[in-house]
Amino acid sequence: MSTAQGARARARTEVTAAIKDEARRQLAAEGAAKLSLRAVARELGMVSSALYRYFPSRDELLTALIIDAYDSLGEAAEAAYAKVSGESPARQWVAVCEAVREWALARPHEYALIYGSPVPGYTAPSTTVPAAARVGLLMIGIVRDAYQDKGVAQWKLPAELRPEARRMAEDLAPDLPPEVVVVLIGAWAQLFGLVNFEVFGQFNRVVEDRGTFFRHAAGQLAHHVGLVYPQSGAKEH
Amino acid sequence: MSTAQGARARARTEVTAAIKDEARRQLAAEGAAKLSLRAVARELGMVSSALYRYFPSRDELLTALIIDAYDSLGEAAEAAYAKVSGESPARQWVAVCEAVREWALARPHEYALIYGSPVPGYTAPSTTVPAAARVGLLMIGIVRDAYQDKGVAQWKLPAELRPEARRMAEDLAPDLPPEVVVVLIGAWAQLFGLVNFEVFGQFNRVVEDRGTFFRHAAGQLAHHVGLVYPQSGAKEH
DNA sequence: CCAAAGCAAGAGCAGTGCTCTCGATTGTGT
DNA sequence: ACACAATCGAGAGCACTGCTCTTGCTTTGG
Repeated sequence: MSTAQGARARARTEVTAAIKDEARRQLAAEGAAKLSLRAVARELGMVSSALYRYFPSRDELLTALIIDAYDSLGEAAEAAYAKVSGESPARQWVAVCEAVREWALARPHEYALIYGSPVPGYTAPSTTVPAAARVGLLMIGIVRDAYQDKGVAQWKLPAELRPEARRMAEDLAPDLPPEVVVVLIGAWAQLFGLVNFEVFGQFNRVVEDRGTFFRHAAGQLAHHVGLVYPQSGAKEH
Repeated sequence: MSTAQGARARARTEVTAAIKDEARRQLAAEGAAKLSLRAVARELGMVSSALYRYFPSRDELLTALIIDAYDSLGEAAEAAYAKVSGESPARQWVAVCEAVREWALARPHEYALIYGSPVPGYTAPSTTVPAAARVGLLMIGIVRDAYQDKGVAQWKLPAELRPEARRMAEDLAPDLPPEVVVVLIGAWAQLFGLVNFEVFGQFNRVVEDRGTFFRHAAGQLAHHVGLVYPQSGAKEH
């Protein structure tokens, strides 16, 4: 869009990027709690008040980092998906799950920013919503392809959940049966439960070989949403 | 133990409790990030330096609150379990899951303290470990009882996971088969994934009727660890 | 070419975690 | 019962934080 702006505008985007980069460095080093505007400015050789020309508050800087983190995670997941797009849906699913896990383990503090407790004002700004949805949409896409290919396993829903299930299916994937959407949303949350526990140390004296444990759990999730490994004989419940 | 200590010691424990109570109040009102030692002292009518006689640092106050939160959550889960101890294991499981969810929704900031991103020094102090294990042990107990009664469904483990599964089973529940322990740990993490997403707002424009959705997901988890509802005809895989 | 906008710098305010010192109070051993 | 030691509250103070406001300088656009 505005690539060929004036020199002033280009300088502005450069400084903005430099601020975010330095903030990310401090975030990785010390965590979100100790991220200091003044320290960022100091490291960049400017005075702290100048930084407010680019971000009106510390919380706005953090939300910018949050959006970037969502995008970075989404790109990592999509890149992993692209590499296995020819394989079976179950393998695609597990590959995306493992990409999420590896991204999180490599940047625990950035991950904490988006899937830990919300640190700014407890209510996530609505601007983060589209970026946050990328991984979820990718997982929906995998299941959609598998469903259009050959169908997925079906679960009976209890009566009291049927209206809500229809609602969710309409919003998220009108071409998928509500039963599938329900287990999909559950699996989505459960995936991040597994990653959370590993990143935040809840598995510390419990699970040792966390890589193979996670791969297995992700495979179980794939199976739960109706995707089956080709070699695994289990075709139905 | 030391109930009948001197008046000095009793006053100390009283002041300590008052500090923690006020800190909990501020935590519920503003979140962990804005919890201030000086504000706590101010509200209690003492000067900030006096507070350091009771907690050597802000982080130590927070860890005390963390341990209390783990204990409070454990008690809530155990109380819910006690109320349904006569019913089927699957119902017990779901009851405990719902107790965890309700505890978390009633105290989102306290929940964030223990299952959100670790705020103090990123490495959880080892003193919190026993308190953190209570909910997990309770869930293991439910499955253990069900297993000793009539056995639970069995899953085949991939070869590369067998050694780790044996390790985990030895440490956590030597009387349970490794296959069960593996899915149990996974279900434990996934339960908190569901609660996390709801408490932290990830379900906001996605799931509307979150109570019934959660109940259903918890039931699926119960089924996954091998517990079956009596009326549901599915007895095996 | 000149006014308007964008910018960096500095001072300053209120608040924070934490340390140190100083009396006063309390508990304990002889 | 007395003296010593430990404990406690209060105050001052340090280094730091987020943020605001004013002051000049530079760039930009009409």
